[in-house]
Amino acid sequence: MQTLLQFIHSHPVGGAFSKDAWGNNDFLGVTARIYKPHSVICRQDDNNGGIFIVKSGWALLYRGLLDGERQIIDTPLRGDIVGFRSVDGPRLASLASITELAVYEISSKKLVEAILSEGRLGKTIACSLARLNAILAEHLMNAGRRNAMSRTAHFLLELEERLSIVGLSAHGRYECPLTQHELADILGMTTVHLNRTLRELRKADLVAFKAGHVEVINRKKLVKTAGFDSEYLR
Amino acid sequence: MQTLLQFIHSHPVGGAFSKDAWGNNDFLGVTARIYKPHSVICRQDDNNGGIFIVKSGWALLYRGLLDGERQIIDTPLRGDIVGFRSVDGPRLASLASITELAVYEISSKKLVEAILSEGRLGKTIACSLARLNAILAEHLMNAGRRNAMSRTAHFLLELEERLSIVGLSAHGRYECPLTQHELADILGMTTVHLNRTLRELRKADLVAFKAGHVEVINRKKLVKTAGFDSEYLR
DNA sequence: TCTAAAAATTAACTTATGTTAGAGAACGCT
DNA sequence: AGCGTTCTCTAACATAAGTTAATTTTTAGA
Repeated sequence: MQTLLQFIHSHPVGGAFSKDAWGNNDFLGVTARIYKPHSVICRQDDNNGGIFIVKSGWALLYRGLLDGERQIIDTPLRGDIVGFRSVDGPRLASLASITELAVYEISSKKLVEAILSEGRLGKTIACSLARLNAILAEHLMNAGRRNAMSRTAHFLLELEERLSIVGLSAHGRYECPLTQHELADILGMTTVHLNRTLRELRKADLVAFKAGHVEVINRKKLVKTAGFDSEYLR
Repeated sequence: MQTLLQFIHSHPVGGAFSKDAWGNNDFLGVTARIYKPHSVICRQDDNNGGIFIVKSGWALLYRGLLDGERQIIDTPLRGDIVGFRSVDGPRLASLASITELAVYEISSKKLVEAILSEGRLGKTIACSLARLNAILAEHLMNAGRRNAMSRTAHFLLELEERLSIVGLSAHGRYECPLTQHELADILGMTTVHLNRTLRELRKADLVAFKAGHVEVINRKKLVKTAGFDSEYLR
């Protein structure tokens, strides 16, 4: 079983962790826990503090509205930190697996103690949160100021970049297990409209999203319609 | 002139800082700088690293699109941290003052050094970023899954709560120097539609936004149409 | 106090996206 | 291999929000 420390040391994890970020102590001896596809790892409003670091697999972080709709906040990937809050209190979002998912789980209390005693850890967490901030800000741009076509194009390019940072994408191709319904919940639109939009993107020879597989066809045109600049993912 | 340390010690600053968060060293001896209303404090794509902490006044943090549109990412208020990035690189957003604005400015390099040597600072920054994360996630919900009416209602309630945390709102009333155009850029809609929406909110006796002044009229109904729960602002 | 500029407001019209409903395709289970 | 479920895809129609354009009100500066 690989420990958290070993994991951290063997991955650049989303650009946030560097090899020596966790100091010399084998961090809390935490080992990864495995979840089956489509299981709920934690629920919005639950009171069991603790953060997660994704080791492998795809997950969805989402918030539900009263009327049953939901907005997917993020798709945490290998190395991403989930669930850190500034205060004790109920969880703000739910986390569910899509594929089989391996996550390290750490209690808030232990994490905060570790941050207080080890400056490098605080820096690491802060950097990881700053990057998540940038991603959320970009999603906000997407939802607020881009139409369905560029919004979809933008997110598919973001996924490609994020996956390629952790070695899961190359040559404009990657596996993406999201359903169209889930993708629509990420992009803040209806399934029907997303389907229309994907069709247009395909017809225009920009990207194809078929059977869990994404292929960038004309990157230059795609980047242009998306208004995409990967700087925010560094 | 009040130093940063004195400021930190005298405010609960957005819920993120506690009185002893910065240790005993008078933090870098930084003093606040004052900007006139409607000045640009820093520009997207600029390469002058450094973070800002708002001391007083209203500001806008925004990102521009190629076509000249912009999305306002956040309205940093007293105590909020702006501009922290996980890596060196160009700024992702611009910061502009609305009112006269006082901000503490700290270079990234010095801040990182301080985080590394002082665990409490790392925790403080991480908590502040976690809170900003929660705010951005909620704005994403707004843009993606709420209609104009509840979106507007939600943001006006958020402002009230954030202002009241730093002592700038009470009894459902607060001063808000945002123009309708700026508010529209926050909410990801057009000025015209925002104006329509504000009229409806007024007609329905929920909130009034007139002449830089917001007044909550029927909180219960307003909270309900907004689907508002202040937990994320703690 | 006057004047020019900026902000708020409204109406008429257009369009992107949502809604409803259904058929075909793929998938997972026994 | 069969069968039910979950996806994908499409069309016809409805509506919330965008666009354009003009008027009134407020604000800031000379």
